[in-house]
Order: sequence, then C-alpha cells, then structure tokens
Amino acid sequence: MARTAGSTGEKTSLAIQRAAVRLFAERGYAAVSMRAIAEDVGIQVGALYNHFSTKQDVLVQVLLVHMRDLIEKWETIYDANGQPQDVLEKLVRFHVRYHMDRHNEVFISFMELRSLEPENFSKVEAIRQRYEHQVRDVLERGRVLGAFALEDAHVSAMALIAMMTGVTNWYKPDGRLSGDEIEEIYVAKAFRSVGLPVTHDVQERRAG
Amino acid sequence: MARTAGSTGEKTSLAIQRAAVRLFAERGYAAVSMRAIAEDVGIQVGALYNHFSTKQDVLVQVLLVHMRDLIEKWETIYDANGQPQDVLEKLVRFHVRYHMDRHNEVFISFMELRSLEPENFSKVEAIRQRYEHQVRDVLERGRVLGAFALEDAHVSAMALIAMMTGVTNWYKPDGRLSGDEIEEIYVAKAFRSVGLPVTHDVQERRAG
DNA sequence: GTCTATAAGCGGATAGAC
DNA sequence: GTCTATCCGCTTATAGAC
Repeated sequence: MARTAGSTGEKTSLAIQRAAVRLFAERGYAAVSMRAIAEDVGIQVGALYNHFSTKQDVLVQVLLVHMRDLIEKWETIYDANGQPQDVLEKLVRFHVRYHMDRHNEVFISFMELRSLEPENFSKVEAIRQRYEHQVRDVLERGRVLGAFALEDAHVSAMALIAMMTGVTNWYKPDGRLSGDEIEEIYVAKAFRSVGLPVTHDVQERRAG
Repeated sequence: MARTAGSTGEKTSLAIQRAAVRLFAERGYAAVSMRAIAEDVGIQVGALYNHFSTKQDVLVQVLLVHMRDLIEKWETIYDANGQPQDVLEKLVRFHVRYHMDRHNEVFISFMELRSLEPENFSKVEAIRQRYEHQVRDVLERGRVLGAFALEDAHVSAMALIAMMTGVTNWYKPDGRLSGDEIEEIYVAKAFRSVGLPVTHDVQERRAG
C-alpha cells in the first residue's frame, strides 16, 4: 500500500519497517524522526520517501501487517466448536507465545493507536476488536455450556487479554523462565481464572 | 521541586500539571508541545517556565506525584500480617479503584517511563518496583501459608498487576458497569486465579 | 532508487518589558 | 508572574542531479 509507484524490490522497504518497529517501540512514534529511521537502515532521509510517502504511512503499514498477522494466525488455530477448555488452552498458548515473540510489534499496537489519523485508526481498530470479540466468544460459550465460571464475559475477556499481553512487560528471552514454562504458567492461571481445575497434565509439563 | 525560586502561589503550577496529565495521556509526552500545554492552561508559553524549567520537569513532577500517592495510599491499607485472602481482597479493591479514578496518571506512568532521562527514570522506577514487590510478597506469603495455589509468585504478581491495570483500557465512567460492580468482578477473578473459592459474599454483593 | 540540498514550519527555551 | 519577541536546532517533506 505504501510503496511508491515504480519501486520494484522490497528489501529496503522491509528493512525500513524492521527499523521502525524497533525504534517506535523503544522511543515512541512521535519521538522517532525519519532521519533516525534512515540512519538505522543505513540510507539517507530522502530515500525513505521512495518507499513510504509519509511517516504516518510507515506506522500504518507496521500496525496493519502486525494485526493482520495476529488474527490470521489465530483464526487458523481457532475452532469455534471445540471443547471450551481446549479452545481456551489453545488461545492462551497462542497469545502468550505470539506476544513473547513479537514483543515490539505488540507494544506499538497498544501504545501508538492514538498516533494514527482517524481513518487509519479505524482500519487497525477493526481488526483488534475482531480479535477481542473472539476471545469474548470463547469465554461466553464456555460459560453457557457450563464449563467456565465467570462473572461477565466482556470484563473477563478484557482481563484475560490484559493478563496475557502483560507478559511483554517483563519477559526477557534470557530470563529465569523458558518460553515453554511461561506458557504453562499462563495456561494454569487462565484455567483457574474461569474456575477450571488445573490439570495434572499442565502441572507435570511445568515441573518437567 | 520544579518550581522556580521566587514563585509563591501554586495555582498555576497545579493547572499546568493537570493539563499536562491529560494531554500526555491523550497524545503522548513527545507529541505534546509546551505551547499546547500553555494554550490548555490559558497562558503564554513563556509563563510556563516560571513554574517548570524544562518540559522534562513537568513529566517528572507528574509521575513522581502519582507514584508516591499510589504507594502511600496502598501502604496505609497494607497489613503485611493480615490473613492472605483479606490482604489480597484489599489490594484488588484498592488497585482497581485507584486505576479507574486516576486513569490518565496510570496510563502515563506505564507509557512514558521511557521518556524520562536516566536519573529521573531511576527515581520513578524505584517506587514502581517497591509496589510490585509488595504485590509479589502478598502472593508469596499466601502461597507459603498454604492459602493460595499458584505456580510462581513473580509471574503471578506481574499477571495480577497487568490484569488489574488493564481496567484502564476499557473502563468508562458512564459505561454498563458501575465502579462497585467492576471491583467485585476483579476480586472474584483474583480469588479464582490463586485458587480461592469465590465467596457467596462476593457474588451477593455483585448481584445486589 | 539513492543522493544532496533546501524549503517551510514547529520545537524547546530565553530575554527583557511590564 | 505573565507577556511578546526571538533564537536556532530539528522536523517532515520535496526537488532535482546522478
């Protein structure tokens, strides 16, 4: 979308997006200049405009790619008719793992939605809400089927998403716990939060 | 701290801080100009510098006041020797309510720590970590006393804080649920997350 | 597609009158 | 303590050579 008519290769464009993701995550969109992005990529400022016509376009591209990837991957896994606890387990594993792996993108998606012009905001927000609604549906269906105990599907969905997304606040790849261990812990926490017993299985996998 | 020697009254300084909190929360620190703050207050730019010597000082003042207020209020409530479930309930009620009431300050504290120069960051971060550690201590003590079931006190503390703080992502004062109802829901969720039964009491209060 | 150079304006911060 | 006026660096974005 943001590529200038006439440009062919995508190498530089991808390098710009990678640099932008990292810099936006570190300093925030408003605090990152086009010069800083260019310097990081190893080109001059003017060259950026062969790939993106405005700084806003860089942000939009990064956010849209990320949100589309998130929901696309999730919808590959999501089985709306599966056993509630199975679906919940898959959701937690997917969300936590994805957020550990794509730390910077997630952080930007959370923080920089307000930096989007209204029209761009709508596009990104629509995808985000779709994901949010699917999480709520998973919980609501579990509640209706009598598998989950919860007070309010909407609040519970927001609480669950916040809890899981919070992994980006402290996770470091070389930290005390492995990605697998963290996944298990969050599955156990999510299960408990909807009144499910924490299965022997989950505890074993954590211990092992 | 940031008041210029010679200034007497505090009215304008407080107005500046209030405007800054709102604008920083809406647009982010880097995206808010001193001119925008001045305009919001109803004075000219130059006058700002009678109260704060730099823009950074405005942010530091706002964050320090907020973090000190948070931990001070919490430590008034916190009884390190109370029954674990009582302490947890108090913590959840305090945290959720405080975050609903001080939405903007909380948002800034989360987002703009990176906008602080190293020395200022250290001051604010120290207070934040102290609070975080106390939450962890509440959970760890409950686990040791056999009152709570949890996998890892540190991860659980981060997950609990993230879940509770997440209320700022969606809470609107005129929304579907009252502050009291939201408080109850989060207490129930926190209890379940550490394996505590959700008491009749809590459910009644929610229903009522 | 990338470069250099430049336009046009906004940014934080200061000086000095009142 | 607030005002107006100003400094000057940095910002996004463009123009035109290569």
